[in-house]
Amino acid sequence: MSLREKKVAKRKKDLLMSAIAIIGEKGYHSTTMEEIASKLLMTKGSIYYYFKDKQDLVYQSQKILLEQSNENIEEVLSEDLPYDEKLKKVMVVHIEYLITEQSGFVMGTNPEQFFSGKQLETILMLRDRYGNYIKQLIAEGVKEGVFTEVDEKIVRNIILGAMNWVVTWYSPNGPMDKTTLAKSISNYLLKIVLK
Amino acid sequence: MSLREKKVAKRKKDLLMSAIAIIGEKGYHSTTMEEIASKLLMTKGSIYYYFKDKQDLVYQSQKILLEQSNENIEEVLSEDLPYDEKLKKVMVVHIEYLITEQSGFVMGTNPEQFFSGKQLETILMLRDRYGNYIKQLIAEGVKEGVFTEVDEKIVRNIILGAMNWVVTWYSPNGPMDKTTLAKSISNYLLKIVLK
Amino acid sequence: MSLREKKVAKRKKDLLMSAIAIIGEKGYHSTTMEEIASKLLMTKGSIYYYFKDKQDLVYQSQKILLEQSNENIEEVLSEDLPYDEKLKKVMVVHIEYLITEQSGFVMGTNPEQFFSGKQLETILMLRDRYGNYIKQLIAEGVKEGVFTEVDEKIVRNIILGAMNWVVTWYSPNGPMDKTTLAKSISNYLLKIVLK
Amino acid sequence: MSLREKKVAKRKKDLLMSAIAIIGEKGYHSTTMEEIASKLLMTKGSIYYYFKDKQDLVYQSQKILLEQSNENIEEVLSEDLPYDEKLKKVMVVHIEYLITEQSGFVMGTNPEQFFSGKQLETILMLRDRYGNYIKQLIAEGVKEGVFTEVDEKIVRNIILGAMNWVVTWYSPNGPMDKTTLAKSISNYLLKIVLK
DNA sequence: CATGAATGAGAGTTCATTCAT
DNA sequence: AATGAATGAACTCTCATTCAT
Repeated sequence: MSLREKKVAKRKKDLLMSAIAIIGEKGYHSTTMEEIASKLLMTKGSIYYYFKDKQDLVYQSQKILLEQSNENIEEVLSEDLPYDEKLKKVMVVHIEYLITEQSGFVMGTNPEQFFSGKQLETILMLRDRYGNYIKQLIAEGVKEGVFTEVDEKIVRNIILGAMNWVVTWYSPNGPMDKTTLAKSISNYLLKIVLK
Repeated sequence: MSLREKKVAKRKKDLLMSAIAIIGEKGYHSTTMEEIASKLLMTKGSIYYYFKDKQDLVYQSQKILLEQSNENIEEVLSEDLPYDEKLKKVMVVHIEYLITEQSGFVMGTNPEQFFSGKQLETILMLRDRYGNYIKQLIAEGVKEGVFTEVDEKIVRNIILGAMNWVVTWYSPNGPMDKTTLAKSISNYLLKIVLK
Repeated sequence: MSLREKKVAKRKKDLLMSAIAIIGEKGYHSTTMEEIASKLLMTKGSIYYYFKDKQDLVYQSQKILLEQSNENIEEVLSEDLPYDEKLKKVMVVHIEYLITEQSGFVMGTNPEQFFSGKQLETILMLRDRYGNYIKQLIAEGVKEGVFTEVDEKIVRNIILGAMNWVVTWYSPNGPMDKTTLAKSISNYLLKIVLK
Repeated sequence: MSLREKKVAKRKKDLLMSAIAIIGEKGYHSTTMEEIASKLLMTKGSIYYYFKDKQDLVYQSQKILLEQSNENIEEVLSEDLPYDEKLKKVMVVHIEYLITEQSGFVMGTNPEQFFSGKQLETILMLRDRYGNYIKQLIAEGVKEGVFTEVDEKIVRNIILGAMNWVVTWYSPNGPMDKTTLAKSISNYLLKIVLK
């Protein structure tokens, strides 16, 4: 990748991050192109050099988040850990990532409200992939006798809900730092599946 | 209340319900006054006879939801039940109400995005009241030895998150009816606090 | 048609006429919604109460012109006149209408530049219908021995071109009024087909 | 002219031709600098090295067309031919040039829509010059008794209109090649002035 | 010379809001 | 009480234009 291309990639990434942050805070419709741009000292017109339109920018920003989430979980899954510890680590990583990126957008709403067609498909696919990883992990833990018998889908959704909800109530000024909090939450959730 | 006043009150309620339904489906900004009105065969201009502006309409619609939720929980709390069963019933009622009203809006996002000033205060107050009921219930259950020692705030938030998340994945076409589902979820969540 | 509907129809017609006039003068792209509206002391936003978008407004304005042209020619064709006089009258009416409405837009450009899909189809159909009337008239005149043998298509296009071109050079300040001019042009063009 | 200057002149010519072609097809406003440039594998920024702005580029492109047209007609006029054949040749050359360059742009619309000031003056001057050549030719033909008595201005405009209109209906896939067509049209038009 | 990147003015469009009827 | 019609502010998007490299 040439220097130029790197610069473009960097700028794109910057814009995506800017979009993620502001959309996470204000929501899709309240976020204007102006705001996204001005955070980087650009003007709104410039965004269109990098992205086709607002849809495209937002879509890509959400895609990145989901892709990163999938990478995160894949790494944890590949580690050699007992099922209970693995599930716990999955949760901790998820919560920490969520808090770090304030990425409560797609995670926390119907993507159907914002995307359609090919874009929606991709988003849903990435979401499903992520969900399946957790479901599988639970199912295996059950099969191996580490976890108790549960409906994997429902428990997966309970866990996802509890974790994603964190962005609505976490405050950096609270008594716990994000890692401690993430561990605490994970411990409680683990009780659902432990024998 | 005169007949005329009753009619006005009825119309208001209709509009609030219409707003709740559409906003629950499409989100605040994607919902237009036109849509809210046309569901009742009115024109958008008429709404302004009943409500000051969109803000006001939405605010009141969300207030109703939260007030009803508080009434729901207060009724359950007043019943004479053991702590575990009481908490379970609280959850079941919450989930059923959520699904019935599709009221995932305020429940599922930062009210700060949409309200401010006095309105925000009221919404937050109602939310807090609801949250406190659950926190108290947990705390008492712990004190009485029915529940195990837990951080009531965190567990409360876990429970709320898991429950509120339901609206994003519940499908009426799924294998479980909403009551069965609500019971199932509640059972799993109960494990967090049970000894 | 109720009074209300009449008013709406009137307003629509006004907007179409405004659009025709300005587009005839400045062209499609240089004509702004603002200009079209302000000619009627409205604001551009109001246009969208009557028309879906600019495309729609322009399309309908051009459709009206072509439909009126077709009605004009149909009326002349239905009259009981010898072929040469009939063709002459067709031309006179065409030229006068053109000058009156300054309607050189669709008449004078590729509709493909501005319309597509169903709209383009309709425009082309109306254009073709008009062209066919003239072609038929020539063909019949030839068959009846009033006109000399000619390629009807080419002659039709020559006649249409000469007539439509008028809008680019006619000046109301010239020595001839529009009727005299129209008659003069028609006489010259008639020589192409006369024996 | 140095090599460098020659290169610049060549590049300029290329850009003008590119502009003529695309504008002929899509119209002034729908043609972007990007398109004009990309046809020559350049980027739009480069255009500004050769032309002051879009106006300038378009103006020069239209000027070239008109100048070439004038040269064309001057050459024909200088030939030693009878008036009828001369007029016919003028028409054939005009039509062929039009079709070859698809140059229906300025020829086919009010230059007032696009130019003003000095530029407009020049364009109009070139147009007038061209028109005058034809008017003169007709007038002389009349005086010499080859043509019948006609209003030279009106007939000139009829002829120009019929010819310029060709670009809107000529199709390379039609039954006639462009020379045959040009001759045919010219023959018909000649009938207007012949005795 | 050429380009990549940025700019900003201006266009079309949406929609909450108003108000005479 | 309701509505039709109009408004205007805000937003997305386009594109001619500029300029450092």
